[in-house]
Amino acid sequence: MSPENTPTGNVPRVKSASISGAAPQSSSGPLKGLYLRKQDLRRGIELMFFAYRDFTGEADQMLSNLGLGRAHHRVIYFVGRQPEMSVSNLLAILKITKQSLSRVLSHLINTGYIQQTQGARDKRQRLLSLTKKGEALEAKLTDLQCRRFAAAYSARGGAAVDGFVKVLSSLLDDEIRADLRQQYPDHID
Amino acid sequence: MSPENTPTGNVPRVKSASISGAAPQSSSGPLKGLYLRKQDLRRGIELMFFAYRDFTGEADQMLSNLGLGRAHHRVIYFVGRQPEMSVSNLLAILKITKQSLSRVLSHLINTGYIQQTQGARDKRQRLLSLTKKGEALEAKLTDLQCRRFAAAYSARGGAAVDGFVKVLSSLLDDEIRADLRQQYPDHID
DNA sequence: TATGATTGGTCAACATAGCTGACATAATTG
DNA sequence: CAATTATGTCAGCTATGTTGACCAATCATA
Repeated sequence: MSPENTPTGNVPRVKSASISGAAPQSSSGPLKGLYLRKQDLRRGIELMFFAYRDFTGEADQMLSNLGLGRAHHRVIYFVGRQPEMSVSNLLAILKITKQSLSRVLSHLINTGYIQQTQGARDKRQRLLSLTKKGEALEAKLTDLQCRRFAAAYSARGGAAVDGFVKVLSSLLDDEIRADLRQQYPDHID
Repeated sequence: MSPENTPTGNVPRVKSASISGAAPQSSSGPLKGLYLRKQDLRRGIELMFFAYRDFTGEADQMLSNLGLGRAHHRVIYFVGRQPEMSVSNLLAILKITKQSLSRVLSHLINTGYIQQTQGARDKRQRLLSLTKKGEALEAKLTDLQCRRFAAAYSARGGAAVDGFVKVLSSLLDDEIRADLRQQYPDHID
């Protein structure tokens, strides 16, 4: 409401219909950083906030119908992505304490979404996998989110997807970026 | 760890060094959807998770040193973006209950980050603005996040930024997208 | 002007999902 | 055998969301 008072920052308030750095770029000025104006950076911040909320919203709804939350979703997602995952590996990905994980993981095991098997090489490990029930839920949740991404990707095309992935990668902490590059070489860059 | 077992899904596991739809695209096949493979969509899901966490991480740290949390940050950010914001407008942006907002907002007022003034046109409204103290904190927090975005944008260039913004916009719920387009015409598309 | 809607606030209770600290058991490793 | 590692557990705290009920001031209108 009230689009009249939107003080978007520092920069001389030209009409600015087109913003992207890929735009015309006709004459002079510091064109190299045309997408680095305060308002452009704030746009990034805001889009991340809103997009993340919407991106998780549908899945959150489905989960709450099952008495589960977003924390359960994360566990189901990453265990589904890499079956036989160890607890410590999962902790390293989620970056939460084992006490926090324990609560959701125990619940997922008790309700039959996840099963544990003892590690073969190292018998201390409890390797995690989805049960049939867990796989079914993971598929439903991931499909929901994939559909959203597929729609966005289709609407904007491969070049946009490429930029999206590049910028998101560069927003990561360096260590996380290195970890991801290590674990999933196709993922980054 | 163990990059050997990463079952990334459905699709024939070609070596797949380059992924983006902007890639060569030489001969036949359904090239239009080269960026729509299950693994590409999952990459989007995962990048959103990790990038959002890292994007908020630094600010969270600074906030916790002040006894504040991410909820306080959101209030400070959006009030800073649009001073004289009404409570109901803020509630519409944040999409939380007024009881939830009340807790953090009261705290921010009591600790001198935010001030309220009675609406001129409508005396029921309590228009919110940052105090000097609030402005200082908002600047520090926003600078932190802007620096991250500036680094990512610079590293990847204007075309990537353009794609990033486009895809994020398309990830939004339709209503949110319409709202943003209404409030901040320069923001979307 | 009286009535009903809107704006904002408050109290109470609850749920989820993080956290710290302390401690325990079993298996591996040196 | 001793130290380390992987995992689990108990207990309690915090932040941030939720519902439901209720209230006061103000505005808009029949």
